[in-house]
Amino acid sequence: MTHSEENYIKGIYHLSEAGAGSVSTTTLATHMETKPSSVTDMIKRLAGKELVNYKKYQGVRLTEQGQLKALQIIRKHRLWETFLVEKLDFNWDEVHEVAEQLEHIKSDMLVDRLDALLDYPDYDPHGDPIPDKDGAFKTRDKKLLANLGPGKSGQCVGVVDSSAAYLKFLDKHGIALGDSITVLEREEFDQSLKIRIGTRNFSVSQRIASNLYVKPIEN
Amino acid sequence: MTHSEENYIKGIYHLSEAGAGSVSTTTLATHMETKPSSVTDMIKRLAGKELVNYKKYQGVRLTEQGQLKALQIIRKHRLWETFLVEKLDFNWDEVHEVAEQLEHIKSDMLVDRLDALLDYPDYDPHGDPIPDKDGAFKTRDKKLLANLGPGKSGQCVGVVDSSAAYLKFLDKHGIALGDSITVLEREEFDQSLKIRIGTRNFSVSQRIASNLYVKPIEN
DNA sequence: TTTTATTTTTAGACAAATCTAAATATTTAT
DNA sequence: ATAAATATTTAGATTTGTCTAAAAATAAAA
Repeated sequence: MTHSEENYIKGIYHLSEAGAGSVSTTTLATHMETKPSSVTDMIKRLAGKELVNYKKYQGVRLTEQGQLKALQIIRKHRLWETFLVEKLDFNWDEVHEVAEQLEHIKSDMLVDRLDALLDYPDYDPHGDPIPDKDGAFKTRDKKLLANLGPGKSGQCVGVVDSSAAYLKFLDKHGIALGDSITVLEREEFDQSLKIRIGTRNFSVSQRIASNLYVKPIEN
Repeated sequence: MTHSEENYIKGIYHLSEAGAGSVSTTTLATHMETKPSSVTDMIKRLAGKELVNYKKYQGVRLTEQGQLKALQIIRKHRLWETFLVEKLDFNWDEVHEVAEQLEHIKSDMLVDRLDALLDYPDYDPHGDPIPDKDGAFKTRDKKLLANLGPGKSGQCVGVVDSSAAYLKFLDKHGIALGDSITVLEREEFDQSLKIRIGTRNFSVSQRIASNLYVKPIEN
């Protein structure tokens, strides 16, 4: 598999994860920052390799085989991100582009040893699950901070948007994975939330709250 | 720079290091496992980027700029090899192919942090020097074991041939970098050497002895 | 249910990196 | 110094991944 093929497989995986079902040519083209005609070409190549099912005008869907490939690439991406943060002191907003390159390195031994070095992590620095060799990964019950009722608490476990801009914004507000957040009040006017983290009380916009995952805490 | 361009630059560097002066198309083609015509094409591209000096039928030579690029790639290659051995428990005969891939990853931050994680090593697992950011590296006075006179001792510091076959052969004979070797006797008939490592006395072929570097020890 | 708009595919072209085969230059040997 | 051998370059083709522009199919709207 070429880098490009791997990137398409990963793209198809992420898009079918979000909107279930098959992925349209245009959607994939937008995601890959390329033209629909290029996508059609590539889809045909991937279909030839049995990595996707493709019928003209019907969009693409990963085959079992394609899905496993996708998960293996995602596994590498997330292990490398974890490595960069844990071992090389990268900030969580600095890892994405480098991991995009590292995920294409071909060596099973490398991946296995890296996994061991990191002590077999279940989640990456953004809270996303790291699939194992067979593509299996842990899911956890999480909800958007935006959907946490007043008085309820949750532990910050992940982000929807993992852009550097958003992550830096969280840093600036002193919000990190692992933090316990209590919703004090919901402002109906702009959907902003008054929250408490540790001893600090402050307000976060709806935009922030709907991009942060929390694991609800019973209380 | 594409991966291919980087590989050519590195190839030219290694070949001009060995046989000084300019590198011929055929020599480079053999080294790159490709055809002379492909080399000519690539050389023109590199000349266009001011990385090599090229005059038809006269071979190539790296420019100042090209040389620095080569050393930066070699730096990455050797840092990654060191990482694989030191942190991921690879054997020194298992690192080459993976490092060939990793050397193309583009991120100055990654290289700097990796260097720090490894505590700024001067030499890689094969005893080759690791250039710094500016391409500078340590040289040491070393000679071939084959050229060490009877009664003289040396510390094993590097290999000429770093193929897996040779390295495994050294492993099998219990010869490792850092070992102190004393030449007991030179067999004129086949140029083999009787040597002592620790308390073990044994004989090594001329082939082995002329691929092992030692740092002479005064005695 | 036609017409219109949108999506998707095809056809043809291009750049990168390679190849083979042919042409040209250089080197070696006679 | 000329012929023979070797090395190098050019010309033209191929593959991968992309593009634009045009054609075809599907979906939406009147």
